[in-house]
Amino acid sequence: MSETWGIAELAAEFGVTTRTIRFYEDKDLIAPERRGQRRVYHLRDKVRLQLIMRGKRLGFSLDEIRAMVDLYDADPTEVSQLRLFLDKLRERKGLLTIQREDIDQVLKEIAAREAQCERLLSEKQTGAKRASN
Amino acid sequence: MSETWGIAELAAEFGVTTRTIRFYEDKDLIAPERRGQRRVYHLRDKVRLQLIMRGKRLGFSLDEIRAMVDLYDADPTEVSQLRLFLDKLRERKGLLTIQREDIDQVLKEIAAREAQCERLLSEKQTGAKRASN
DNA sequence: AGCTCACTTTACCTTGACGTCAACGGAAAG
DNA sequence: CTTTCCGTTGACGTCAAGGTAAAGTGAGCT
Repeated sequence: MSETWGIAELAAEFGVTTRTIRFYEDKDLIAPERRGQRRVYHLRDKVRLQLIMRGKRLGFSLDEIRAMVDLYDADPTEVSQLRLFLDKLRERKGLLTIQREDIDQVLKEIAAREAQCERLLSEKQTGAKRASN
Repeated sequence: MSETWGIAELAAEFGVTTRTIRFYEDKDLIAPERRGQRRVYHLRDKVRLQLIMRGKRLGFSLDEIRAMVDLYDADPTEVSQLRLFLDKLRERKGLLTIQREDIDQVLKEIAAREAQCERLLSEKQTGAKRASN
């Protein structure tokens, strides 16, 4: 029998509150099994949560994230749907590519500042040593 | 004489409303010159706006963005400040590095799905052709 | 039976990031 | 002088993403 989890376990594991997880359910981001009135989470729910968290780290809104995870386990069979699906994928790809470029740019700038800081620091240190002799 | 801009020009250029730009000023993200009661934006303001927009694309809050742009034109002279500054830079770097990895991961997955879609599409097309002969 | 514990729903509250609307200022054009 | 623009401040509205508090359910222990 495959492993399942309670809401508190998942919350702890992902570092969010149970409220948050229920909220996501309310927004149709996940749909756990119910056993009586309790929620029971399977592996697929965990995977979805994983995707959601990644989406959040990337700054997407819950609506966007839902669209993405829905893409994830959609299985378009008709050709028209398939085309639409491909379009969405490419749109997503475009956005992420821009984000990547943004990040690369910032990382470069940070690296430059970092180097500059380190230079300054070592200068001031040797300066201090010399002054204390 | 160096070029300047009005609020509406900048708003159009960055694809936001004037309200948004004033809001950023209210939150101390920019501080344009005043000529009478009108705001006059110089190149440095444009650059700051550029940084702000990038920050937003990367999903940072306005508070975080202010911290970042302040870092940008800060010039820490004391050694203690310099160390703190370096720490902040490295923290930022860590976050962005994680984001980059997230993006790379997602891009990979998208690429796979894309390829799969294209395969399916071309199959269905040749299938349709064959069926129409 | 009473108690605890984990979980549930319902409902209102908060914070961030703006949108919207009202009321007004000044300059430039007809 | 009136109209037309563009701009201003200030107050209130709104939407997303949860926080928080209240009150209840059910299983299991003692």
